[in-house]
Amino acid sequence: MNSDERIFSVGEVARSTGLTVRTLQYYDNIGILPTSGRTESGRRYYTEKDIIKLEQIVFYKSLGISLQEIKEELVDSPTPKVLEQMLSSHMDILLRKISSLNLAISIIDVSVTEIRSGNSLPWETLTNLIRTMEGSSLKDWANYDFDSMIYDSLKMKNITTKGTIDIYLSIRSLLAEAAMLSKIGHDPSDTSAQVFAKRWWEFIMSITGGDESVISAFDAVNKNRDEWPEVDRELYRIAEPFIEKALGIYIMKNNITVPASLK
Amino acid sequence: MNSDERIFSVGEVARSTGLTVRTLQYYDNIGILPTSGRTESGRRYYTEKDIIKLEQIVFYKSLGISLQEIKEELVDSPTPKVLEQMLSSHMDILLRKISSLNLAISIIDVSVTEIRSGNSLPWETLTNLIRTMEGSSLKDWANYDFDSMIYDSLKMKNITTKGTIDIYLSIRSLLAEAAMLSKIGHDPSDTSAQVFAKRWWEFIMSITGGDESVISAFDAVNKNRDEWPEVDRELYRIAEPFIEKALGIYIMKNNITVPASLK
DNA sequence: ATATAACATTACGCTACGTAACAAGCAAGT
DNA sequence: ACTTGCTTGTTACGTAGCGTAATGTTATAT
Repeated sequence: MNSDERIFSVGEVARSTGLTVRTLQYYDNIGILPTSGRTESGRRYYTEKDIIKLEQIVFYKSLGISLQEIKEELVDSPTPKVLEQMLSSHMDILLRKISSLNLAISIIDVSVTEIRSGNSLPWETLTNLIRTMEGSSLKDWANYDFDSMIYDSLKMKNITTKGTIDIYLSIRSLLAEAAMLSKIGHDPSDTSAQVFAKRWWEFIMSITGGDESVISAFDAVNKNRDEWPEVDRELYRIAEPFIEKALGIYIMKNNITVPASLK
Repeated sequence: MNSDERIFSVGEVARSTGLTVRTLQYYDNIGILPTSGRTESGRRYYTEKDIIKLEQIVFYKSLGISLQEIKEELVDSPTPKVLEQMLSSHMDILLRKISSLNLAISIIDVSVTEIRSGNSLPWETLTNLIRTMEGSSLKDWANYDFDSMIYDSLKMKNITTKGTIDIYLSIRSLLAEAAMLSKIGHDPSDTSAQVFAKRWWEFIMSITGGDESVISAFDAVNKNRDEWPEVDRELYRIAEPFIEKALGIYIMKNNITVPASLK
């Protein structure tokens, strides 16, 4: 029909998408977005179709999907099923990254506190703890029937995947912190431990809403850690005695009325 | 004294630290951990001191600090002040990464829901939204006096840095989700929007504890977004009308008793 | 003495481009 | 016609943190 279709230079495409010229050249080189052709003098030009394809590439890339995967699976209009599967499995990767980052932040948080208190950092202990936790299989957790186990009893259905995962990440982050404090040699009654206990308590309250039956249901799930990922069990094993003591002291000190279901 | 100090081969060091031989060779090459010497045949060997140094390197690296920075600032016993400063500033970087990841996860969450509903993805809209948000300056936020602004009124002092940031990240994540739903063309009354409204409401409740005076204080801060980072204001501007409508419907449908301070 | 296993060494490759260094096109001035 | 100067495009090399492959060395078994 219209052989006088508009064509665009690399520069134009770059400006309209916010990418650099070099990036487009690279995309051409690796074949993820070949140009529609070259001018006599050897310069690239693109068509509208190319730009649409590019928009999609940029979208996928902004989610952190590698160019290779985009090229192999996503670049020429995948089926909804494939697309969904790709996105879901990529989400697992992102979740695991977030988990690592959370862990690192917790460690820094604890470390900075230690330094400010004039203590030196127990590298070896910390390093070992990190190694213990790094292997965690978050994927298991994404598939784990968290909803039915806790939320059934919490009567708080209709939660999104992200909501579920957020809770798990929070628990894990707090467990890690407790494990660190314990391993580093903190006493459950000292300031750091009490600040932690406060956060733990508030987290439990925010999830359970303070409802007694809900707390006991949550507690039951907690006890049932056999079904949790291996690494987390290990983490829990290290952290639990410390949490119990610190929380006991916190509750006493602050005259908090504790539901009967929590011994 | 003891010139017969024990020495270790690369292999031994590798096994004891969990690193690979290649990694140690690399560390030698870039000068972050030079060997104590070589045998006649040119093989590396290490001393106890080297291993201690290595432990520290591994610790810093597990936090995501680059080898170069470790080499320049941290590898030969930094002062506590320098160490603290390095860790703190690195935390900012990690927080920004988490923020990006959270955003990506929210987008995938929304995208997968769209796909499952049989809709196609509006790349351009999503891409623009991502670009709008990517520039956000989380660092500003870490320094922002969130504590005094909200927590003073919430009478919930003693919160850690991580606790503060977590709240900000949650807000930002929820705002992003609302903005997306809105931009994609969802109606505040449809299922996706209502699931969102539920989460928003529960988040507000979990922070404020449902206390009326606290909610109004929180609300006041929210209104005062002039002082928030620019990108977040933009985000809020897009999301607010949608949230207001969706929340109104949610509250009506579920017969929730709303504190008077929330109109 | 020699075959083999175990261990160590350097060289090249990877991801997604940024940063030169150089070439080509286009308008205005001479 | 030719130069000057600016914009735009091109390829080549470098980056981080190692993994992998190809090759060389030491210890042990025969």
